[in-house]
Amino acid sequence: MTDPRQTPMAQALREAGYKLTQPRLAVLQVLEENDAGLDPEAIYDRGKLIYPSLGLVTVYRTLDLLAELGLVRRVHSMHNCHNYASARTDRHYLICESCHRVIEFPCRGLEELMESVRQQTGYTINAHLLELSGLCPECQKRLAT
Amino acid sequence: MTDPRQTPMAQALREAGYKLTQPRLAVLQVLEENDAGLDPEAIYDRGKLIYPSLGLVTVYRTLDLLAELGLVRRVHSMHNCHNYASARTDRHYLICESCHRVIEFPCRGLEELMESVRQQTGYTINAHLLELSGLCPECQKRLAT
DNA sequence: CAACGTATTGAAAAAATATTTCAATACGTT
DNA sequence: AACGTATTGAAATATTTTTTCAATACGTTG
Repeated sequence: MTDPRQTPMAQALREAGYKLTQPRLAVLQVLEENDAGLDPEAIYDRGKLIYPSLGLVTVYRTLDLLAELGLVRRVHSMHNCHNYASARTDRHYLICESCHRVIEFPCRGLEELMESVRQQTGYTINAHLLELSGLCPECQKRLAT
Repeated sequence: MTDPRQTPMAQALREAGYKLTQPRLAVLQVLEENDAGLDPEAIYDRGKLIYPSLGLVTVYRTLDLLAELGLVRRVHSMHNCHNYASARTDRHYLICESCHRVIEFPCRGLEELMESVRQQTGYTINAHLLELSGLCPECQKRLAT
């Protein structure tokens, strides 16, 4: 029951000088209620339940805006690369190959690896995306029968 | 100067029961000559230099086919998620945020991390995609001026 | 090595996805 | 409460991908 205008994403938008319009708040709410795995069309459908006159164009525009501010990020997978999730700089996803559910997991232990890549290639490294895919426990059971 | 019909990808296609047609061989050759980072349109353009009557549809179809056989895989990045590269199961990409060049790097040290995720989530893990982004040495220089 | 049956092809059409344009509207400031 | 401007949705446009289908090339068989 938190005020939609007080969420971190809403705050960040306001601080960046953008208006907190109803369409934008609807998109934000959808993103917050569904941590990962919605594509623009799905966000649009759910957003319309919150703000019925929402337009698909605005969903695209809002996602672009949020992506530019680093608040949202695409979740990629073999099957789909148009899903968005509320995002920090670095992301770690675990994707079920059967039901395509996406969850996040804590990620530790990449620092060393990145340091060695840095040394070997001369690249600076600003962000990373680690995506693991396999089967979730439910699908393992379901497919075991 | 290797026989295009003897490359590992061509062999795998043949073994899976598919015909080694000229259009397919052209697509394979393009993929082999450009290790990462071409989208279907770019593959089409280059493929036509090899086999001029190549159709874009065939590029899509061949990529689907190769992806299904696990021979090719999309390279995802913040800006683009339609690039294909010849692929093993596990991939590690390093992407320059400025020139969008994609290189691969050897990846060691993920095993531990994956084992801990496996234990914490109950997921099985079959594949991984690790994408690092930053600036390549050239762009670092260029932007430093 | 010629002829055959079928998988594969390219072009065109259709579908899906994304972007641009623009007049009308809602935001937040004053 | 009224104003100026950023933002909106609809329509038009552009881009990307998939489907359909008759024509063709593959690789097998005789």
